[in-house]
Amino acid sequence: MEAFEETEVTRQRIDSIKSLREKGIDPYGGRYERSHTTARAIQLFLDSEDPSAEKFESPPVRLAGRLMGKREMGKAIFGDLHDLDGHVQLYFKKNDFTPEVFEEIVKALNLGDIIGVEGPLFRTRTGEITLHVREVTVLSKVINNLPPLKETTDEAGHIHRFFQFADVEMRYRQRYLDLILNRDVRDHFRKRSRMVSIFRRELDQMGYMEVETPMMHHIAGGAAARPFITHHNALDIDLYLRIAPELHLKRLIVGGMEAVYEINRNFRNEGISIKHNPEFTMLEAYKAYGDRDTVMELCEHLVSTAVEDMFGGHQVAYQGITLDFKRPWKRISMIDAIHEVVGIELDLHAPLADLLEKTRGLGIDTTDLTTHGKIINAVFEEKVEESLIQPTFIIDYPTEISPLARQKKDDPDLVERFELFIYGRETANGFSELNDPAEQYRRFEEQLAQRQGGDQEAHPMDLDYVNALRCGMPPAGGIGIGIDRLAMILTDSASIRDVILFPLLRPKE
RNA sequence: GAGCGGAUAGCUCAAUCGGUAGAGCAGCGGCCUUUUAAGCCGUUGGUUCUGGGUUCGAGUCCCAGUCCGCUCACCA
Repeated sequence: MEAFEETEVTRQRIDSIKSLREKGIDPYGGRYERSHTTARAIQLFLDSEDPSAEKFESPPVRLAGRLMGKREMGKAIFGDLHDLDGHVQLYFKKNDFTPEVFEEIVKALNLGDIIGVEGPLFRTRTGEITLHVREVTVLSKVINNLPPLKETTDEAGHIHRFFQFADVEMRYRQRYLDLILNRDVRDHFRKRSRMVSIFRRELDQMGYMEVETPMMHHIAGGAAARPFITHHNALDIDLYLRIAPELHLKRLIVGGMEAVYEINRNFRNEGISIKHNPEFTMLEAYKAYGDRDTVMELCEHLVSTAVEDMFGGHQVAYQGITLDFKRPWKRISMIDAIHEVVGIELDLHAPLADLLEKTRGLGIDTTDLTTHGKIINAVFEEKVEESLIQPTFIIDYPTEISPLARQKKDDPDLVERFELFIYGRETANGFSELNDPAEQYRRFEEQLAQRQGGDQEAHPMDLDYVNALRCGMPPAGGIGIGIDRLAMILTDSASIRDVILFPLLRPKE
């Protein structure tokens, strides 16, 4: 049986909880009706305050939250009550309570306790709006000794912390503590949620229908990545956690659902880094009768609307750089971007040897690169990507690295595809969907050959998907937007772990 | 997967050349009825990440391992 190792402090707390119970006080109180949040209570006070009055008091309010500061002054005690929106100072006066309540409840309050308080708001001598507590209800006593929260906010609104809960590992493992103690963390996740709800709102308004497709796949397709494998006992079959919802969403397009989207998790069995978590969230959207440009505009619309709604403008500060989302964003082909940044002109149709000759001296390992498309893509990824700081659409990708995309009419070696880069990171990807079943079958066969040649991430054959195309899929545009990556930008987070509530970590011990 | 760095009290961190593990905050007790990083007095709290080794003596030096961070690789 696993158990907690109690410290002196936790033992004391457990004992005091027991003695509260013995006195008929529930240390884990139930439902508590609040009249306001702390922020709204303060606003109410400011709205109704009569500055000419000698001593102004608001009508009583009922608030609930976590006690994060306690300053004992003998027969008076000050505290800080924190809730989701903000915090307010509490003032307890000994005379306001029976001696028992003051000793056993008020004085016995620990940092981190969750309480309900009722009373009028007033201003202290130093001008701070403060709740004069007339009634206190214990809602949850803490056992653990929470790290101290000591901070001030200056006039510009900057938080100055004197002690912090900063251990990165502990912050991720015990995110609840991180959320309690680091208010900006809570704010990040609120922003992320806001961004997602703006996307939903816009897509819904445009007539897209939100759907949910399987997370467990028989064939891990729709992207180039290694999957996680799991097992279903009753059917006794291995299944893959999906690496992308793409092929299922397009089956829905075949089925006549003309505009669909899904916001959900993908799982890729790859490395973990500042930009990668094994499970990450993707928005994918498909529009029948559209094409690459339809979804490129959708992408631009969604992201710039989120930026404008959240920041009131089109500029976002990210890691000390100003990102400008004013539309339209730059659009440039992959070949032209390489020319612009690296200064060499690559020709997709030149003999392979010529292409290799031109890329010599760039410091790119070309030993495993067997096709024009892979070479050009490697040059782009290694030499161009990191320079794409401002939002930029790269268009016209080599067909060889885009097995699900429709070829350009005037050049079958290129597809109608775009990727969005922000701060040198791929943030979205979209294309005109390939709806020719024979061509799709040929592409899968090509991928299969690459897989047999050792490319573990080459796309597997999916005959059922080809069969869907044989039933007729309208031309369509499809897009995937990396929600976590975008959330990083909009919250000025350096690491993807700062926008994922519970990032994957190795288990302790 | 590779390289570099880190792990000491509940939290943030010290600890000289290898010589008795400390401070602030939190906790506990006391004083203080408008404080606010409250203050003052007193006090509890340690498997120094784990396991070996060197040494009279290891938080410190050596070896192995665990976990985290950063960089690289793979990828979005």
